[in-house]
Amino acid sequence: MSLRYALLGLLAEQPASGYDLTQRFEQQLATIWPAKHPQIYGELSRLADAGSIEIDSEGPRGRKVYRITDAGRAEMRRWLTEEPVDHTMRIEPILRSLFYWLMEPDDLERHLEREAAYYREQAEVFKQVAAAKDRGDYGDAPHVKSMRITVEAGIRLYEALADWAEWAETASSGRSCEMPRVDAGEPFASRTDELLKGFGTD
Amino acid sequence: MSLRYALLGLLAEQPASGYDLTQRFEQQLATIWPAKHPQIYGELSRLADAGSIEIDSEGPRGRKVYRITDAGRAEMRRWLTEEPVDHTMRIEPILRSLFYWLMEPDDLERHLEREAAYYREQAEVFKQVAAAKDRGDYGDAPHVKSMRITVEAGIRLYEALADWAEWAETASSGRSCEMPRVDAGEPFASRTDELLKGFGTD
DNA sequence: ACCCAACATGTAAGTAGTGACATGTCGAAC
DNA sequence: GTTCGACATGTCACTACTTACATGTTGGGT
Repeated sequence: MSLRYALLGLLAEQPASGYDLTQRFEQQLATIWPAKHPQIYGELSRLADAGSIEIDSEGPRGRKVYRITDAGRAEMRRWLTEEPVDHTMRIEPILRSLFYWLMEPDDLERHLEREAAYYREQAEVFKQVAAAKDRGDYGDAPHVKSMRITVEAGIRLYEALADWAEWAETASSGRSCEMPRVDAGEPFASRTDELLKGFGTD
Repeated sequence: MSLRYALLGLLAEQPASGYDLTQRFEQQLATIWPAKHPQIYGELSRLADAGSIEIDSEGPRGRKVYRITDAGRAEMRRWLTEEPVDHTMRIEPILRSLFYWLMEPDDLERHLEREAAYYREQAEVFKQVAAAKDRGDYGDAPHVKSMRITVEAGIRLYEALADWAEWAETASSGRSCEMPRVDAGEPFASRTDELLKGFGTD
């Protein structure tokens, strides 16, 4: 469902063709919300059927440029303000970490080094973009400001993952496994306790 | 595909039924890798067909306890060491941030407050679990150490998102939009430049 | 004796997303 | 004038995942 609104949102910036949008997903959104052309073209057809977007113009090679309609803009705003946020997160490398105990120490160390390097590089890419935006390279249109916020999320997320992978390296290498103590602070009531139960081994 | 290995990994710890595994996914893994019972039962059947797991014992109400086989353990190790990590990340709230410029300032502020609160609470839950593990509540079996690493990822990730949401609040509220400058450091070569291109507005 | 919540396993229909295939066009370089 | 890479749109089959439906058991409380 989210892709539908991603397309609607991008078309709220400016008209674009399926090809244009595919490029943008490949180049800018690959790490945020990957999408390939078959899904994009399909979703565009459905958005057009629903009247949320319409053909703006047609070009060579069957190129079809879409633009958002008033109904589409309204639908987008409805989604943003009324539709509950989906906090689902599936990060395979984190799932993998549950099973680190099954790996040979050498394999694990190699794995964690690569992971840290990957995350660090991604963070660096986002930082470069942020710096460019802060320099004003992209102007100060409203959607550029929003993108600056999105990019900040990328920086912080990948930085956090890189730090985590590096921490895990030292945490795993010392076989006497000295974990830095976490300060638990005030124990929580109700909700947290509920979420907590069953977090044991069995 | 990942669920398959998640189940295999959990069964490497100890035998369990589909029901047991469903409980564990609901209670411990809901935020890491959500999975519902229909998918779990289906995957277990396929794992059994493939010989990666086998029936350990049967209980009342048709309960079937599975255990991992040697072939299954080998397959799990192969996945961990040889299969390339899938870094795909789809975080809807971050996608949404691209379109913050379409929201009314009041709606946006409410949204960001809720997001920050949600992430902060999740981080707190993970911290509680980490503290319990550090106290030694769950023993020091190898898989408990791994889980401690996984939990650390949860803490850092949700903490980062909470900080981000709070930062975004102040960044959006000041309508003169004073973004903290990002220090770009040394500009990158090749790979980063490639990833960077097209990160503009159009 | 009965009821009900928790236990326990499944099927079926549908959505979201991927990878491979298919097709054709235009512009620029050689 | 031809070749080739980028442009441009689509279908099809498949995997992953979700929601709703379906069914039956067992143990504990009243």
